[in-house]
Amino acid sequence: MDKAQYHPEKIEEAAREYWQAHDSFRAVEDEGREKFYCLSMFPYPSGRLHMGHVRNYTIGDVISRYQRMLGKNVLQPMGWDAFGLPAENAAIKHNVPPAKWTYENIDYMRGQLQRLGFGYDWKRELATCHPKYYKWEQWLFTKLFNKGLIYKKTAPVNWCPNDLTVLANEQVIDGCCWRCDTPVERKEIPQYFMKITAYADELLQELDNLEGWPEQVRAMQRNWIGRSEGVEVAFEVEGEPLKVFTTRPDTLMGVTYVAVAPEHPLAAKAASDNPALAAFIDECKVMETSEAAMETMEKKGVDTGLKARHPITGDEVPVFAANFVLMGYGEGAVMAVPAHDQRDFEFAHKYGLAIKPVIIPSSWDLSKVKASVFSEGVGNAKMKEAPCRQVEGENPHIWLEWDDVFSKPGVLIDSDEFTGLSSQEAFDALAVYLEKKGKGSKRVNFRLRDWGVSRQRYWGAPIPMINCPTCGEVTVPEDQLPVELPTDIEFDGVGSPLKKMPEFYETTCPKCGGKAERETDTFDTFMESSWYYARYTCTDNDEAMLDERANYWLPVDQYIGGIEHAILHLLYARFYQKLMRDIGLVDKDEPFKNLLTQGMVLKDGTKMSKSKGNTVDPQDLISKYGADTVRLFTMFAAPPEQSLEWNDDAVEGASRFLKRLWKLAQSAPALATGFDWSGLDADLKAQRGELHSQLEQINRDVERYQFNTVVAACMKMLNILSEVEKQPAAAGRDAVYAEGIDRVLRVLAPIVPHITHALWQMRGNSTPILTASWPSADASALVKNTLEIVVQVNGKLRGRITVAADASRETIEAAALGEENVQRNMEGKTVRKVIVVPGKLVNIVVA
RNA sequence: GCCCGGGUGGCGAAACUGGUAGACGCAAGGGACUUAAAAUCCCUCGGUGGCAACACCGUGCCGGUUCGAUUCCGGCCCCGGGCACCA
Repeated sequence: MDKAQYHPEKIEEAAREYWQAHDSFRAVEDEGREKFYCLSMFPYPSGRLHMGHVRNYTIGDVISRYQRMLGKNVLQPMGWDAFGLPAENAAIKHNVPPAKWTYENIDYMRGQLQRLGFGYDWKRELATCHPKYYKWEQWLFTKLFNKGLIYKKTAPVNWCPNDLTVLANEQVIDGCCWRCDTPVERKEIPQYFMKITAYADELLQELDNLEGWPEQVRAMQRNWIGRSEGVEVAFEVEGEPLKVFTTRPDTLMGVTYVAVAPEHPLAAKAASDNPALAAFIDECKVMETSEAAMETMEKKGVDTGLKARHPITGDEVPVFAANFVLMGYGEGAVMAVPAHDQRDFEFAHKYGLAIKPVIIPSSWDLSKVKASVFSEGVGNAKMKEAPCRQVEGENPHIWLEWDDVFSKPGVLIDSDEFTGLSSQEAFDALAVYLEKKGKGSKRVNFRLRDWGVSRQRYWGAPIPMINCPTCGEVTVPEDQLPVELPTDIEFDGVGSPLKKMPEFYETTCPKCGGKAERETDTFDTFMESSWYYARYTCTDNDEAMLDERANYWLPVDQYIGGIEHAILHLLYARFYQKLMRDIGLVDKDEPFKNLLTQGMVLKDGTKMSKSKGNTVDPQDLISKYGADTVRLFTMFAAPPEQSLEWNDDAVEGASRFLKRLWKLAQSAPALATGFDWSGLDADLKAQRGELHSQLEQINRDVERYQFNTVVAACMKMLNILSEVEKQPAAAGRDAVYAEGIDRVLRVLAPIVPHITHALWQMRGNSTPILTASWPSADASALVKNTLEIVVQVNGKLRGRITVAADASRETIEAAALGEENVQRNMEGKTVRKVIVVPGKLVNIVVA
């Protein structure tokens, strides 16, 4: 080894060879040791690693190596989320089969991960596009189908009428097809759904127990699940019940119209003799399916001419077809209370519909509100003139314009027998009333919808179902699994190739033996990523989806990935864990004990992306500086949860630090054992104290995964050590120097494993630093004789005093009052109060 | 539109439980070494005023609580993430 110069490529290769030769990262189940399962979200094999991957996996590797130094039995696996749209795009663009493209990318990216020195147990590697993997996903699906947790129903997709293809939301640009620019239509097609709503309550309640998850992510999931208590109310249209769900039954007496989805049978029926309505329904077909698009579009509707009978008053209200009501959710119909709901209000204004206030703030004096005012105020024109909002004051008068919606709970007015009740009381009273009359009942509703898992695409796991003309939907029997995806295919990008392959879809019904057709849709790729964490525990098992090793390793102790997965992926994985638990495959309720959501990697203030042309290829940096420098920079530039601003110059700084470390560590004397620290001179004592105080901070920060300040503290340690080095050689100096280098190498080992591996060896250690113990600070080194205390006058810093560490409050106060600049700032004023914060500051309040 | 974050020097950031704002690093400027450059080492480095001591201002904006607020509370502005077929 060349001692003088730091050559990262050489020492990194040597370290990697050592780990490989010693099978250092092989994880073996051992009931006698505390396990630590550290998992980073697996990558989509897009071709090359990007900086986001490097950041994610460096964080995971640092945590894994740290936990190993704490003595844990660490499992850190890696694999490939290999199904998905980009492979199909590449197939169209470069005329290469998706499977070939994917496996080649995997091979290249695996090499990149190895070059970065990540300590993965490669024997457990998996790729979701491999039949050995998705076989078990298909197997579970058939079990769940037969358990009644999966059903088929129609749901909307983005449809390009020109290409005759279903489009992903991503493929819809400004409402048009990305390839042919044709306006995208909404089409309802039959698809498979998993009943995640059956687990909604558990998924919601368990969030409270996930203390190792960021509160932010838990809040997002809570809102996403969106539990709400309400009442299901049946209106009546032409003698048939029309059900709606409302969380505000207290406003029921204020309903002035009902809205149904354009695809609702009622709307279709009414459209037969209503050209305007028919045109509107047609118009609604041209609409994106995303919630963002739905919520921001102009709310429109057309009167169907039908009337809905109010379940209590028996009054008839108009039925509108409206574009903001979706057929797939609830009953495809909603009741509207324009006086107390912003959206209903705007809609009512637009179409001249009645607005009937039935709730007033509870602070208002009900006796002074003239009921007649409100009952007359039916109809938009009248409402404009009608007094309907009371202003607070001694002689309350009534405002002349209804300029806002009162959407909070309050007190009921103009609501027959319910008038005078609070919203809360009315909620219950109305529910009881409706139930008695058989026109409604209390119900809990979730915002969460069942998970549509069908995709009309090729590069995914085939849905293991057979459609038989006699038996209906039948699961593929276990002995016929996996249903393998044909990889020898023609790919033109228009529709799924599977639909053009009779050799794939022609089959016989497992039940009746008659002619039948295989499902040609494939699974949503979220299916594969929902259980891979469990499969890592037993990737070699071809006989079962999971075995007892899953119960040893699960739950994942630390999961690390992008914040963009805060809801969907993390919710689906939690759902899967419960599905697998209920089928007897695992014994834990939750898959991920601790979650770290890393921030994005930015350049010039925006996310790195090919389209913006602001990407930095990690490969170039590794070639230029080595893996350790790249790892060090990504850990140093920002705390893991914050976004990281890329800066090429700063990488240079990380490299500089490693060069200094290389030099300083090699000049360091051998570690002395049993050195008596009490004999150190003042300078060395202070320096050793400072080194251990940094070590203390490192221990505190590493526990909360704040690696940027861990690195900062290491840099500070090195700065102190270079001061120590300059002192004349003596036993004391050598001891402080050697101890400092030993400690700084250990704490840096998880972050820059190659250089520390080499230096550790060179210092004569017989076992690798990989398994060295994690160091803590020596409490006795931290003891100080004197303290510096800050003195403020009226909260402004005016001076500093040095006092004995054990000085009394009186002594400190006296010293503070005596400080020269403090006295100047108190001149001519009286001391009102003196606040002493022990060991920190004194604040003198004067006036 | 809805939900969740973030905003501190020229830049990335730090500040533990409400207690010295800017640790650590980058860039920049000055110096040493060198024939020269690179590398390395040393010094300065929030703004304004001042020879200096020091003073005033300063953590997106407005207001509040407090002896004391980057930190807590209320109201805004801007930027980012997610919104169910990108992964």
